Amino acid sequence: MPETRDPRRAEVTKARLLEAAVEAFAARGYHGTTTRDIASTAGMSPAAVYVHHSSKEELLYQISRSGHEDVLALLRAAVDSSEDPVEQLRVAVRNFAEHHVRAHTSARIVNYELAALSEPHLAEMLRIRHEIDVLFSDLVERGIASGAFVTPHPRMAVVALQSLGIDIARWYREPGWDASEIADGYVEIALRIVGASAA
Amino acid sequence: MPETRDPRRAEVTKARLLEAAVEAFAARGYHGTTTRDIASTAGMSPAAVYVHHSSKEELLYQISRSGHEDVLALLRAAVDSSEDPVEQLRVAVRNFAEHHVRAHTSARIVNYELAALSEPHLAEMLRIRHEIDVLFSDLVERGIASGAFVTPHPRMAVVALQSLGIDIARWYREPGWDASEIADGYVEIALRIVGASAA
DNA sequence: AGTCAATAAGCAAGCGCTTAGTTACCTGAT
DNA sequence: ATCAGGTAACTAAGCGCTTGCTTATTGACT
Repeated sequence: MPETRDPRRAEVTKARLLEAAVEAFAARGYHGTTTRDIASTAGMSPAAVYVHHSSKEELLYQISRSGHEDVLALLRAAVDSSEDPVEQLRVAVRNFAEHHVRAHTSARIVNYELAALSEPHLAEMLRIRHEIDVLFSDLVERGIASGAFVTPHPRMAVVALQSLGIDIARWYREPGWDASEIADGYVEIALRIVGASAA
Repeated sequence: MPETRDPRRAEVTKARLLEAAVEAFAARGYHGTTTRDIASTAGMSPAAVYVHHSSKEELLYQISRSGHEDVLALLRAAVDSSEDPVEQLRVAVRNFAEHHVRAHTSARIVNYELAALSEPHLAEMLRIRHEIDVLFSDLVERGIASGAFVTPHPRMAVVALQSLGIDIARWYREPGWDASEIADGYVEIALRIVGASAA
């Protein structure tokens, strides 16, 4: 028996509400956003939110989770793209920076609304963030071991690399630099930070 | 006519409430904090807040304003400390980083709660932020003009220098690195970013 | 006839802030 | 020393409104 009705309609509306939540949370913060804001941004009544999502926090969790998983995936792809730590760093920083430009609204929620998550959801996000940190850390360590990177304080370099990408979500606003232009500049800066021999 | 009573008592209580607001806003955000939170953190009744401060937004404004002014002052001091752009950058980045470690709670409010300010107060903060940006920008330009700095994209270097300092407010938590240890590392990284001849 | 997206109406709780009053202390006349 | 009178810090109670979310119902489609 085939599915009745248009099975896509509910999913499309659900996604539209999620998108409205991203926009609202990014602009006014989780606690500064009301469920009525989200509903009206999506062009629906306040109760419509609860037809498709179980709570306001659940919306935040969905946004946070997929945002964190996207970042982890794009960094894993970078490490898998080459055997050379220099090339791995290039791709990692490029992907990381480009993502924080293109998805700067959801990235703002991912990085600045952690405190609004429920305890179990927060714990899950912190686990992913730890994986991201280890990935950057191992990458830098491999570069140092191979002699490609030279830096007096690797741990601080790792923090700096992440800071540069994450902070894009804070300062970037629509009409300005192009994403790949920023990413190019950040690759150059990253190589300098880790003391890569040739830039 | 000499002043009656202890004139310091009211000021001390006012400051205590402000400090409670800093703690609460930094932990839960402006919109996530209630005036009752602030009052109870300061060990007072909800109404006490309004004896000393005119509104919740006024508290945010005070915190934001003095935080912004502190940063501007410490950067001006850095520029005035020497004629040499390299030394100016060293001191500027050191002061900037150290400030964001030591005052990381108020710095979190300064950098991540701008959207919660009223329009006129926001405009005032954006003016100070522009001055800070120009100060970093001019410093890097002088270094390039003197041949001390070499970087393909000065504007991006300026953004990166500010990002590194500001993002400390996001990731730093009490027991960890020492403020001057972080500052040392960040001076080294900053010199690499601008391509200072000797590090 | 049955299913489900969507809404109108509204509830209990919590919000920023106010009002009316209490308490503690200082002043100056006795 | 005492004490009325005045002032200012502080609070108890609560007002009007908004919040996240629920309930009962409608209406469109199969």
